[in-house]
Amino acid sequence: MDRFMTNVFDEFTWRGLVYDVTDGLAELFAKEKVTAYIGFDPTASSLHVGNLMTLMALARLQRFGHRSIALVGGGTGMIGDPSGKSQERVLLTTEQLAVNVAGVRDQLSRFLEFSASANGARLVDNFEWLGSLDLLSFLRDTGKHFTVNYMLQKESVGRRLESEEGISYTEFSYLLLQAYDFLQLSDRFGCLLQMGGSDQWGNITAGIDLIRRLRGRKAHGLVWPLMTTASGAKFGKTEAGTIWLDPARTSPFRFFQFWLNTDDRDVMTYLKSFTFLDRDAVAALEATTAAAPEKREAQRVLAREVTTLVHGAGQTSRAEHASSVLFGEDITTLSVDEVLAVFDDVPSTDLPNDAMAGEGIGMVDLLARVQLAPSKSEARRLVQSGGVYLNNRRISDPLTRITRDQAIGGRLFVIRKGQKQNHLVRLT
RNA sequence: GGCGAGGUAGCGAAGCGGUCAAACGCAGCAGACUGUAAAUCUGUCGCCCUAGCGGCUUCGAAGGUUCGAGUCCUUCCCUCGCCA
Repeated sequence: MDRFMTNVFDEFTWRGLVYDVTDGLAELFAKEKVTAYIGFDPTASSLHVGNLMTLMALARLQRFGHRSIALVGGGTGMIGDPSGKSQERVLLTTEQLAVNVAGVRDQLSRFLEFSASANGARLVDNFEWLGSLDLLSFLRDTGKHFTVNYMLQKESVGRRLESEEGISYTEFSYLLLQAYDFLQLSDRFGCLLQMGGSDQWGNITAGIDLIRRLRGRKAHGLVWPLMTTASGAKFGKTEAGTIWLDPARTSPFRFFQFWLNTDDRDVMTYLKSFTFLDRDAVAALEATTAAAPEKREAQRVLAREVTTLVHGAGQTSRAEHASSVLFGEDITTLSVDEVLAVFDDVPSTDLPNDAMAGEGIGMVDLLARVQLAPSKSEARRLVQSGGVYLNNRRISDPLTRITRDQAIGGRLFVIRKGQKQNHLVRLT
């Protein structure tokens, strides 16, 4: 494993995670164990795949023996970071914020190693010091060290100054709060490095400047490039919305599928960014992909690795099994129990037995009834365009009637809409 | 406050008295091709149903003219430019 042969900085560089970095960080890493932090915005009660890069960065540091601090922005979350935002944000209510902070804290503690070992990670909430910070002290002690000219030069602020809407004094102040966070972590834990996505560079350097002025210490920053997709879509979003880490929001199956569906052009980047696979493993997959892209071996490994990291090995093998069944085998050969297991994640509807009595139920009515289509009109359109499958067999005549004896084991139907949307119907 | 331009389906944008549920593009939803990829091509795309030369509700709002109005008139509301 090459972590014994190289250092974190080389590791980050190889993985393509160094977009911008302060001078001397590589030397610092070589010389001592560094304490580093990354902030998490509590904008929702769950983290999503967009935060994965950050989690991985902290974990990588830890693997190389450095110390990681995950900072939950319980205080800064009350203000809102203007970076990368073209519009003023609507403030979260304090109740919502509290819920989000709790949710994010909870997830962080599951993804990072917080044991009491020498380099166990630490989880802190900046509300701890920002909550009780009084305005006058802040303006005197921190504000005094920043000229407005300096703040106006920051890209996040500049872009908003150009815009019609402008920027509120509240968001304008965000920069100072994040700088203050860095100072606090530096004082409390000897933290000398802040990392983040490239949109954080301005905020990070503000902290570095503050620490230098106030403490005469040299702090560092490292940012990675913003994650992109080859097709131009926003990373971490699908038709169905954001891919969350919370299994209640995004099932392990859908999570697995998200990674499996990665574009060939993106997969190597993702492997480097979101897994711990070493150079040899990644190089091997690169060769495989070049030789036989249709096997999607790299995607498979990516999906397996990331899902295991987030949901564990058990969920991963279930998701993988479900995938192979759903996209391959003939489900009518499966037992009722197998079908139930595979479709565990899939939306389902219970229908009373007599719904299919006698003549049975029309395909169009069935689709509308289980809400796979919003109306009978839509259902009919779908069927006519060939997008509906019952137990893996296409139904293209809207007048088709479905009866109980077509059910798997006499009590299950799997309706598929398009290539990927499955729905389970249970007769009760 | 003055002058000018404009408000049409999720978005953008045609439309200039009947054949307008409204061209076209994007997004969406399906299909073909594939590798559960990309690109491309095809269909669909206001809403509903018993699917028919079917019904219903639309073109900023309200009134009016007309056999007939997205299209003409009046008033109002809103947006955007320029001037003050």
